[in-house]
Amino acid sequence: MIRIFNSMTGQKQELQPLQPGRISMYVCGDTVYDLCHMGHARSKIAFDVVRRYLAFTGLAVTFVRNITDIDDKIIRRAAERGEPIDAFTARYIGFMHRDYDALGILRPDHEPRATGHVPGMIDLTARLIAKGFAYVAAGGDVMFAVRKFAPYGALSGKNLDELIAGERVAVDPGKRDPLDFVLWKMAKPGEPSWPSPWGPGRPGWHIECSVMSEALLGTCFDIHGGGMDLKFPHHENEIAQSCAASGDCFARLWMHNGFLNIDNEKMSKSLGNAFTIVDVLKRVRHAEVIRYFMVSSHYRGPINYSLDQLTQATAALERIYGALRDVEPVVPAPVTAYTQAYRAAMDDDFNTPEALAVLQTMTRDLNVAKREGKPSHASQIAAELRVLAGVLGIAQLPAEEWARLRTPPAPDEVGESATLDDAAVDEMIARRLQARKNRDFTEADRIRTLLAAQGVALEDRPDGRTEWRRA
RNA sequence: GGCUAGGUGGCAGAGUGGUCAUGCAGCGGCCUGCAAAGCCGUCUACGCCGGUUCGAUUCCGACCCUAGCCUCCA
Repeated sequence: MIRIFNSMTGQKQELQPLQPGRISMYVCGDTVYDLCHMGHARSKIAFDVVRRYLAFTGLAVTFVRNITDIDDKIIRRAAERGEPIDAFTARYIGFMHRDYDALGILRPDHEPRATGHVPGMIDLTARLIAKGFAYVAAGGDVMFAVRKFAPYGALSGKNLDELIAGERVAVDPGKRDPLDFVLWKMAKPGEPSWPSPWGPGRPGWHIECSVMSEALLGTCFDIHGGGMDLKFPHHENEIAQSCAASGDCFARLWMHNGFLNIDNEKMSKSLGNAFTIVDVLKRVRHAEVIRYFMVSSHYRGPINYSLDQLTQATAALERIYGALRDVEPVVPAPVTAYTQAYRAAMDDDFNTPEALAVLQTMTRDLNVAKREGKPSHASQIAAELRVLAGVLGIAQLPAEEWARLRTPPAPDEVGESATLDDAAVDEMIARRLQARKNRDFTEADRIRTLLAAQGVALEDRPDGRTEWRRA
């Protein structure tokens, strides 16, 4: 039984699929006008883990994540660069795919773009007007009349009268109520537009998700996810649009991931403290380090980004890979009490830190099995460990490959010392082995010290071999 | 100001009404030519004040502090 915290009710509830054995989920994607940063990565990884875990338990998951490829910022940026909008967005979509692929985030089953669903948005807007939930404002924009939709505010726990709009931003004079939001925007001269019954224009942001989710998943689906900041007003507005138009339930369960902070402040482009994914990938040994870091705290809580955190994640992964070395996993992987414990953790609202604790217990048991000379037992644990870690997207590399990866220098380190290539390391180890055979420990230690200075750590095994890894 | 999350040991981070989180770091031991890795053991906790209770970090209340949202935002 999988229990998930539902932001709508503020409580954990059992996941009961609309259709037995199938889960449909929609996650809000990005507006493509810049490189994705670590905050985006956190959200994407959080829901990637949800998706993978649900699939792991045997559910057939349909995963939709949209792309917003038309909005004010996109128009402005493209204009600044003198680039056609579709070429501009195509470029950033390419960067997005590159970065998310690097992080092992599975591609969605459907990745609709806003510009591909404009007729649906016009249609939904027309339906809302027909039903009396929307109106054409004085300036020509089509607005949603929030007061007409009684449950408005249910998700964010806000009371309409408490929401004093205009306190922080000037109210559009065309609105009948300050809280009303735009469904369809009149085009300004020079802006891209689509023809509509209300004149040339483009869709408002919120209507995009209502339309794309309905087009691909219907008027009622299992899970809707996104970052906490989307709860209000974006998700609230989606609910208003979709439920008002269809009368159906829209999303049955709302999930919101917590923020990635830096110095205990939200990481965001507007605050200017954002680290892009490409930036951070250059600083870690492997993308798995970022994933380990992300899943080491619960998806709903805040997580503070720092290099020290990445170092700790590296060390923790290192421990798992160390255990995985010199072990051939059995096929197929067994399913034992470890999997049970792991599932108990994940079933409880995707408690990845506790799941990691299970993985670390397996790591210790694996080390013990190796130490006690029980290779077949070790192989079994290793196989199961690989499978369970795979759901989190970690520990999937061959252990040897991990050991040989270079850790990039810290940004505050000046210059980069030349590092030996693998062949050179092997050569020096051969010389050291010879020295040890001759019991010339002075020479052996000299070589070891030399290698250590190059960031190469040696491990002499009981059987006489010497393994090495980059620290 | 309103709404919503939080405040756990050197760091990160789960969880629970009374026996263990887990990882990193530290300390002691084993192993090793010496190391490293690993194993065994071990020390620092639950914001503050009350209350309920035989017993609270865990439940209740007040308080303090932090973050997020209320404007585009994962």
